[in-house]
Amino acid sequence: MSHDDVYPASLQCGDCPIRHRAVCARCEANELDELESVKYYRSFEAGQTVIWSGDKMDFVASVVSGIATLTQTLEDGRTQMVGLLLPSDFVGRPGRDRAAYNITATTDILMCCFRRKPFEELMERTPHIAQRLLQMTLDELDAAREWMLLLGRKTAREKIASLLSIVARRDASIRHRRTDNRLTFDLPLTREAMADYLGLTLETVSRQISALKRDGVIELEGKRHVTVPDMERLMIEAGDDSDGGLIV
Amino acid sequence: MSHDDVYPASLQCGDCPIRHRAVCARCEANELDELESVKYYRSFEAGQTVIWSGDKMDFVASVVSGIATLTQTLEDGRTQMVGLLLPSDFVGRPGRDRAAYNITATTDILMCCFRRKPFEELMERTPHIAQRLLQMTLDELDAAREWMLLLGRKTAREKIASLLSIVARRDASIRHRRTDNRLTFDLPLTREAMADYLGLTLETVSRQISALKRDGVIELEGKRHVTVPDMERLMIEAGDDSDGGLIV
DNA sequence: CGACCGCTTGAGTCCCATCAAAGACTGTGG
DNA sequence: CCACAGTCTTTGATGGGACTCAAGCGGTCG
Repeated sequence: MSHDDVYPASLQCGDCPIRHRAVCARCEANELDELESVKYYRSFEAGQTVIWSGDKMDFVASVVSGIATLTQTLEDGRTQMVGLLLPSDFVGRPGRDRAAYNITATTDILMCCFRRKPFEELMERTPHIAQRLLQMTLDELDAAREWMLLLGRKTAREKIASLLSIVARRDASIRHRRTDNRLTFDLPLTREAMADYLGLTLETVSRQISALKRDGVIELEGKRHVTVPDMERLMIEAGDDSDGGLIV
Repeated sequence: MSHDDVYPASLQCGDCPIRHRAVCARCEANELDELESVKYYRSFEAGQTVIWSGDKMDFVASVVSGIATLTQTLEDGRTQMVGLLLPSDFVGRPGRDRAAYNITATTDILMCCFRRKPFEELMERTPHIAQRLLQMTLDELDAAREWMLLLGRKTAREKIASLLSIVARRDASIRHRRTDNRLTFDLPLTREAMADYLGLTLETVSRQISALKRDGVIELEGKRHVTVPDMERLMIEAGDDSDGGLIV
């Protein structure tokens, strides 16, 4: 166990990189002050477990930087990822004192934590927080439902293509590199994590990636660096609605 | 097309069967009055489509009675159910003017509709509504994630057992018939709807139900009337965490 | 009665999981 | 420097679980 205690000396909410996307997005100056008084930072290294399902959890948090995963498991070890936590995503549930899922850091991550009780009280008094949280939860619900369609009805090849196109689009929307329809990005996940996300085995993931490469749908440089020569082609492989889903 | 216009003469919120569970659960008398002024009822017959994905939707609603389904489809017709709407469940999304899913009435249903714009304005002013909606949305998100585990990792037999145990428990919690661990209920879904829910084909659903019957896990009377002689046994077949999920 | 719908059951096929082995890369220690 | 272990990944061989295609049953409705 090395240091999961590299807390930033102090980060002002005003300077926070997720200030305008996280649960605090709508807060005004005085509301931020209140949040600031109950917040603290925690960081975790890639591979570390943030919390185990069922564990006591007396904080809620925002992911400031890095990537984490939300997973559920069956007794015999079968694992399904049920969410991917990206910067600005919210962790935990007000009113619930135990974690419902395993949270694992995929990369090094920094989280902005709020003690749960004070946060809940603050939420009662501050509609801006509840409103934003509602929005974010509705978005997550939509994402979960899109994923249900993928898990229930798509083939392995379509699943891989879907994941790649989602990562590609997210990446393109962050760095505004809209060079034609050619896109390049890094996969933030191992083959195993992809398998857990897609409801496949890692062997099948590997095979289907190889197949997409062989068929010219994607190009690979190393294991993780992907370029998509023709985004439209990839979308077709994903089997989604034609146009390409405007929803983030 | 027969009459989908059997509106109840008038139903006072105070007498509403879902008064204390729906989105209005936390509202006080004066808030109810406001809701009452923008509400109207619509009913649909079993089998009717309430709305198509992508259609304009200028209302949100609560299911008062009956059952409806939320489904998503791929271009080639593959269908996945992404939600089951039971009495008190909320339909639509504030701030979104088009339906994201197909909604179909499984039984005759009655919906309490609110014009969207006034509802949104009311929500801004009425934290009680937003708070309740947040709770309900978080519950739905949990349900969706549990379903992701089922879709991604469970076998056909486990999927069927899971569905049966969910319906059984819900039914038992409504009518307080806790006779030992023997339970009896009706399936509200056709084999095809079950298949769409579980990410299976209707043939596989039928075969697995037959198998569970043959193995004595369930007993069948007709096609829809199920009795579970030993609830614990069913839970084991479902592959879930041992104890049996206290979460409603 | 015949048509239709929901459901069951059978036969054959295929996609993906499983089991197994080996390649690519990294870091560690002799 | 290289040997070695460990992790991540690829690829092959095999089998099985669920899908597909197809036929038939029982009930309801026109």
